[in-house]
Amino acid sequence: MELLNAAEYLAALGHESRLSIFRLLVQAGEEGLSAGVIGEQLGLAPATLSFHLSHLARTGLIFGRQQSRFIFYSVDYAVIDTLFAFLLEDCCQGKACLPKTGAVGGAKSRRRMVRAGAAGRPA
Amino acid sequence: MELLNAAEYLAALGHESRLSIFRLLVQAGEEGLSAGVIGEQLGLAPATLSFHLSHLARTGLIFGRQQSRFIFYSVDYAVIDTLFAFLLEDCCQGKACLPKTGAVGGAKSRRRMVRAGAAGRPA
DNA sequence: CTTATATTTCGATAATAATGGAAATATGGA
DNA sequence: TCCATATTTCCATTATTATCGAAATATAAG
Repeated sequence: MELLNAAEYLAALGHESRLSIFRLLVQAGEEGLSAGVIGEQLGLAPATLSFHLSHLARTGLIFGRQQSRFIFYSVDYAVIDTLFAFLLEDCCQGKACLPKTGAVGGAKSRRRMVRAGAAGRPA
Repeated sequence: MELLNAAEYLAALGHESRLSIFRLLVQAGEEGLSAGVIGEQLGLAPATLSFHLSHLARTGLIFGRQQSRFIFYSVDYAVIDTLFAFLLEDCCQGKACLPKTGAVGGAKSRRRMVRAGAAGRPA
């Protein structure tokens, strides 16, 4: 994954409506949801919804399949997986930085096992 | 994590320069990097760099600690961890959707074990 | 106290993104 | 064919974000 692709994915998700759409689709699974159902759930005007759906689809986070008069959108889980790995590539100098996700970014080197200084969070 | 917070984190990461900064800091670990070093690595004008650093810090993805004349920025790994979990909350209807990250979103219910239809990716 | 270095704030400008009404397109059913 | 439904495209408007020079602030060193 290239940096610019990753930034596009993140920017696509970094909007209230699109993130809501994405999460609905994550929960809907492979089957997906039709545009109409999504719009109904989120109360978005058709044009606005379509704008966000095509934004998400153009970047590659979701894809649609036509079925009769409806278009069912689903998330591409593989893209998310790759995105997560990219974000934490060579992370945390080999330490376990992510309790919930476990070993995520380990795709590459994990070099630079340097002793780190204090890093408490100030005001 | 609230939806709006998550959207802010993602929007913050959804910009070439900020994502570059974030990844530098991920790789730098707890010790972090000074603003100057970051700016040098990425070739950003001081004002631009500062704009992005405070954007990232304001949202909470990174934090700075002053040390002598320098300010060292580091990522807050816990926030990222929570963000990943939020993105995949109740994901994929119990299936293993994320090979690299393993069981990520499992914080909540994992209900709706519905049989899903085909979802091949069309043009 | 003066100078040098590190970083931020200010302010103006430029660029990009979001919104939604209205019209267009596509699909299926009567 | 004609109508209803689902979704998208077009277009204009509004809102938000990014950029960076110049000035301000902060910290340390001579």
